[in-house]
Amino acid sequence: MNQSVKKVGIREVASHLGLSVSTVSRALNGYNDVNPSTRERVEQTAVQLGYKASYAAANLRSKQTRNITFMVSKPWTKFVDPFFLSLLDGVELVLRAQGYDLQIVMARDYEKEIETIQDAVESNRCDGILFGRTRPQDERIEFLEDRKFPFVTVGRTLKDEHSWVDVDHVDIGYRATERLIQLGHRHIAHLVTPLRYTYSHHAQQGYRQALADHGIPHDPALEVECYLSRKTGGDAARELLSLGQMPTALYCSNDMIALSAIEALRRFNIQVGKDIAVIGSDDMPLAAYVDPGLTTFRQDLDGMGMRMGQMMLSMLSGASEPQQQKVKAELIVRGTDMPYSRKNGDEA
Amino acid sequence: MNQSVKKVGIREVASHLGLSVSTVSRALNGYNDVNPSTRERVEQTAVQLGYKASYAAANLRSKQTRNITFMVSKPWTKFVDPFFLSLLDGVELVLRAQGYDLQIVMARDYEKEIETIQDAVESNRCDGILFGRTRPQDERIEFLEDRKFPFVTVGRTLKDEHSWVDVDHVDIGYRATERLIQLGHRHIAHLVTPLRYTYSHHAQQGYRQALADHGIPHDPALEVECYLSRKTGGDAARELLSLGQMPTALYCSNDMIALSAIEALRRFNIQVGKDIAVIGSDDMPLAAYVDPGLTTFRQDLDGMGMRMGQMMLSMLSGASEPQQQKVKAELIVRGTDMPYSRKNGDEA
DNA sequence: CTGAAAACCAAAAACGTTTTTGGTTTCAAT
DNA sequence: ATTGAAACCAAAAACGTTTTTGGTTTTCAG
Repeated sequence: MNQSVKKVGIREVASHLGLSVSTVSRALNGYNDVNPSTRERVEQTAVQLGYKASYAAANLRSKQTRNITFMVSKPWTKFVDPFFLSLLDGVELVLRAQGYDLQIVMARDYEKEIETIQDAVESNRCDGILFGRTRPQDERIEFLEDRKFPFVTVGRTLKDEHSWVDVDHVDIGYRATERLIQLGHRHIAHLVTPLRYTYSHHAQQGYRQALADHGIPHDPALEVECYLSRKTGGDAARELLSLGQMPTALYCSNDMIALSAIEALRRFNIQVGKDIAVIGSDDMPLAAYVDPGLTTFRQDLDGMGMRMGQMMLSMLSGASEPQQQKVKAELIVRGTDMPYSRKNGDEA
Repeated sequence: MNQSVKKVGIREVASHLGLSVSTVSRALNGYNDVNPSTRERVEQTAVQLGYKASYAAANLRSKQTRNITFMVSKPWTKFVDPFFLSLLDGVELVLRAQGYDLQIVMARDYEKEIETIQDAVESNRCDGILFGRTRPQDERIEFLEDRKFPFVTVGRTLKDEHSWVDVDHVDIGYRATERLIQLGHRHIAHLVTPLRYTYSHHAQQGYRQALADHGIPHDPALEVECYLSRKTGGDAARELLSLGQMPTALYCSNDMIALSAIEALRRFNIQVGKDIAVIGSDDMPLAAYVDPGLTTFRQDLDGMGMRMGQMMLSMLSGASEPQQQKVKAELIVRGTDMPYSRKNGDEA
């Protein structure tokens, strides 16, 4: 089946055709100073002989890996973050079409994130880097900008001079809060994702703006920062419960927090969708399955992934201007939000 | 901050110390014929100068990448298969501890699977390959065995002469079916995963054996092959519904199929857990959240991943004997299975 | 027919390591 | 003291490509 146990190199292809090594290389790599018929013959012979260029050798000489690394963070849930995984599909599609490979690496914790990126850059393992979980001040971005290494993030930083795609969390926060206001709620809590991430601040900003625009004073006690490890949505809900006046509605900047809060409230015999309204933010798969279904926002992750891939590609082909794209999410109304009724406020 | 814009190579480290390049290399790579104090100085200077070996150069010369590739399939659900992703955690932990990187690549479809593997092997991109979704006759395994390239699979083939880890699906099938029998059921359907995968046959084998052991004749009409794209568990349930005698219990060799069947049955006003019993097989996250919760089997994915990593490591260090490990799953009783009552059989 | 540009191609250098080869020093045993 | 082994180290080869350099042929306008 495989006629040669020995590895066939570019030399073999060249000598088999009576050509020089350099001509074979140029033919294979699409240079234009090679006769089309020659190129044809070379390509044919290459597949016939089963020649594949050595990745390492090509990389060493050309300093091109044709490889893009996506660093997924692995916090919170047991394994890799489903949110980022969903992006991958679009990214891979776009990259692959231009002959780039997508490689995924996991970072176990914060420490590893910067380390992983440094390592990838410094040992020349890829031509570009993709990652998320951006912070207002992000060490990783500083590092990459310093090295002039191509990267695209999902999420922004305080000074936004690099390429990114991002969901418009200000918009989500605003619309979620406004919707609850329009449903008659006045005591609306915000269970917010960790504030070290930029997008949490955006959500907060949208929430506060909506309150202000509707003349509702902002009560700091109603804004609770949640994690998924230490203080979960459930803990936050219990904390709110102990407040003098329990809020009648919850806006959560993350579905996992919403779900966890819902579960906790149920323990206290508070019926979500009846006694209290809840709106989430990122339509995770579970959101549709729970009963009642979680009202939340759907984000076009696939499209974002594709856009991310395109940005990377254009950077790689020399574009110098950073590209940025903010995408709006779509409200998915299910069963956890409902109009305010007198009864709610009196409860608890 | 970074004192040198120029890349610092092993040469610089050597000359900075007044040593030869080869000594620096050997010191850094842990050879034992270098004075401990020299090694110390070398390591110190290396980090001080910010030296990182070029991945490509090292790889080219040593033919070692210190890189393991895990190929995840991307079928069924919108994005990468959560089952495989769960394994990754354990794999990465073990590999990383020995200085290996884990790289993940996606294969969009069957065609891409073999292609991806060939490419990874032939262009020397990794030292070993990990993958799942094995079939009774598996082209990928033949290819890898032919090339004597290290690999570990999750799942078996017909001739089992390579290293693998696998959940004992025969056992799951047997126990699920026996449990339903002991609950009094006699008409037990099997909604089976695609038969092109080996594990589906194992599930089938367990199911049939349990029936036989309890003197229940096997009715081929009760065994329906399901996909998640074309014929889902929902379709299968509808098909069974049209049968003369509707089964009173469903054993599904995959939770997704079970969930889809449950949803379809609900549409027909058949109460799962009351009118019909359902048991799944792999405790996906959703299984605990639906109402009633799905009775299913929990698999120690983390442990399997670690075992997989260990096998790969031992192959890489020269072990020739294939290693194989079959792990039992744990029954998780929730709400979808219940005793047979006269009423069921008469319904529908 | 001539000369210059364009097209084509071969030889050799270069990429940055690791591995091989072989030589020198150190040290313990004779 | 002498010797052989072990420890240590330097120089150079090797890995398999791509890129550079420069030379030869072809083409085409004048």
